Amino acid sequence: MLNRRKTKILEAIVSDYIASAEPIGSRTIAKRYDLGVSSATIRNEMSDLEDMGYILQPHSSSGRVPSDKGYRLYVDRVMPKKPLNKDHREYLKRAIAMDVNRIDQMMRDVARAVSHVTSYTAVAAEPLVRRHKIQHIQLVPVDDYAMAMMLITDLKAVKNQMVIVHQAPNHGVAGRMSVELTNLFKGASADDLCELFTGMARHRFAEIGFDVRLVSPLMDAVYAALASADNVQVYTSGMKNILDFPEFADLGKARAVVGTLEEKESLLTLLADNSEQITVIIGGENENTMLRDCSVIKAKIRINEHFSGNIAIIGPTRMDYSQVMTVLGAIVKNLTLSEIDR
Amino acid sequence: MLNRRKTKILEAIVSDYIASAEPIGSRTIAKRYDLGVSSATIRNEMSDLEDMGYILQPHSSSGRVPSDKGYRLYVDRVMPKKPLNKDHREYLKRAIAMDVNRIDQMMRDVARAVSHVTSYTAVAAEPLVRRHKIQHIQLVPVDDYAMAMMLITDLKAVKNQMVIVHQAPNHGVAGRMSVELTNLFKGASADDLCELFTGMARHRFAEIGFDVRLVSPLMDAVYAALASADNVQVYTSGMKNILDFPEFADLGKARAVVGTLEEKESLLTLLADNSEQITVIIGGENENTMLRDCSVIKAKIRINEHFSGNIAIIGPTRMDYSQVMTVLGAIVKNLTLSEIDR
DNA sequence: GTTAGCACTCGTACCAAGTGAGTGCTAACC
DNA sequence: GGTTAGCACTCACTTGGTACGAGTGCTAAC
Repeated sequence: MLNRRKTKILEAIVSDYIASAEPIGSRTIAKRYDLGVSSATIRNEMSDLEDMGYILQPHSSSGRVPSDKGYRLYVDRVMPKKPLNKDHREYLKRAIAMDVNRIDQMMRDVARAVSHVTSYTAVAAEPLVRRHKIQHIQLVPVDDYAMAMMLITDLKAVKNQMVIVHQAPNHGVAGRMSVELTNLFKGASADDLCELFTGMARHRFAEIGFDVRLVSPLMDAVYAALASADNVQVYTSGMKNILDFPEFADLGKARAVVGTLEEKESLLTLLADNSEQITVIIGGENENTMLRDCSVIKAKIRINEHFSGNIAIIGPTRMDYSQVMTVLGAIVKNLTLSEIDR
Repeated sequence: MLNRRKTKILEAIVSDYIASAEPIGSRTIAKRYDLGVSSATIRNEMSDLEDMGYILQPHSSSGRVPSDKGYRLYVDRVMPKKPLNKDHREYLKRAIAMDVNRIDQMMRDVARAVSHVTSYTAVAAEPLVRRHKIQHIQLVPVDDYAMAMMLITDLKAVKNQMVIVHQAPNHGVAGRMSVELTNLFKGASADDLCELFTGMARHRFAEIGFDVRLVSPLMDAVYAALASADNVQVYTSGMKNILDFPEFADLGKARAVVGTLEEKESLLTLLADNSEQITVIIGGENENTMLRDCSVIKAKIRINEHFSGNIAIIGPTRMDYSQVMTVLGAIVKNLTLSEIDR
């Protein structure tokens, strides 16, 4: 572990670099921070820090820049925790629709507000419903060959799915079918669905006199409603902010990031996270090579006792980790007015 | 109107500039196009074209570049129509899910495929359901204070809306309420909904003995399901392509475009278009000043006799109008395999 | 262990000259 | 009168050379 002075110097380099995007020299540190030693001493310490891999020199006569390892140490041990800025707290409170019944709107608002407050890019995804338990299934015939299925889960998520069949039943039959399906599937999750359920459904349909050929498309629809990625919304906000950072003046880099942020699949991979903690991924730690010049800070966000979505902030490696973690912390903890208030 | 030679020269300038992004000189035209005259003559003609405002000179000793007016003339009268490239036709055919029952997927696929084929940015929106007529309304209680409403229109669009009430009815009552609401509203569109309907509903609810206090939230929900912009999906694809064009190497310009493409509202404004024709908006003709350096080609796309969504292609002013119009033309005409085949 | 001093490095800004693509104009040509 | 060759001129861009300055590493003295 580093001694106190080296730690101070690393902190100075990281925080100055975050603010200025310019390599930091020994004299700058000597002047700006009151370490009680001369620039020459700081130079010696910096040389050590470089040997240890915490900082880098872009070229032999320039100042130092933090390495991924340096940022990592900074984030894990050195970084001071910032309190949540009062204006930001107010802004977040006002900007986020606190209507738990419009999860989609809420997630969109969260992404928007967080990207606005941090001036990075925010990505948020609705909660997955894979694990939710089926509470109610409702079928409504749409025309001769299609039924609309509405599926409600124990956690109040509502999903639609079109069911295409060779011959749709009439309203009355569809209604009774809804009751039967609800009885059969109530309490099951997408992960529970298997041949057993199909068999049960087929048996019951035959028993009552429903068309057994409907079972297979219905099962598929139930599964799709709960497990299809198409049924998950991902909200991105503040992509243009990326273009403000000098590190992305290189259009190739900007392209890589914008391309990644455009793909729902890569965003879902990025967001996937079950940790209860706020997770920080720094530069090269990203599995997605397109994000090698970015850092990602992500968290599971709890909306109420039932729902939790995911949010990630994406910015340059040189991002204000402390601020972002503070903002996410406030939101993660609990998305209620009173909690953001504290 | 321009004489034949001037037209040829304008065509040469525009098409060369589209291909190269470099100002075109008289000698280049003389060499590359067989006009049977020398570069000096072409110079004289170009001078005339500049006086007429069709071309511009970035600086006094450079070649010429088309002006917005020049592009306009090119698009309206000069441009040769390209046939749809065979590979592209195949690609479009394969890439677009032809499942009319998944409009959302289809619009997403259209945007993706078109942006891929053209290498510009594509934006597509689902059809609006404002004008659709209500065919069926289904209510399902979710908990004590909420019902999920599923609304199906005559054109088979399915919309969800949560209805928050002080006391939700049980399943049976919700079912009967669904029948009543369907009877009351069948055939009405969002634009028809007015006080009259509210009055009728209130009267009928009182008659049957339903809780009259539910009428107002129900009416709001019906309206929101049909008319809320929140219920329209907009798909953007190929934003990163924008960053490939040298005209957007200036990060300020790139930022303006990316920012606009991020905002659902501005995209909906951009897409709004009832013309049956393919519409071309060139550079400064854009009402949105953020898109002053872009051209937009948009069209209403017909999916089948019922549905039509909107699509727009956004690229630099120097875009390949002919190619894009050909591609859109193929899709606009009719989104069925057989039509794209032709 | 700390520091002052100094030589050295290297990116950047600046400048001047050269290059070349392109123009406009003029006078001659068909 | 339209066309063309020729020529002077413009201007962005490249190249190379110089100066600058921020910053370093090393050394010797404190």
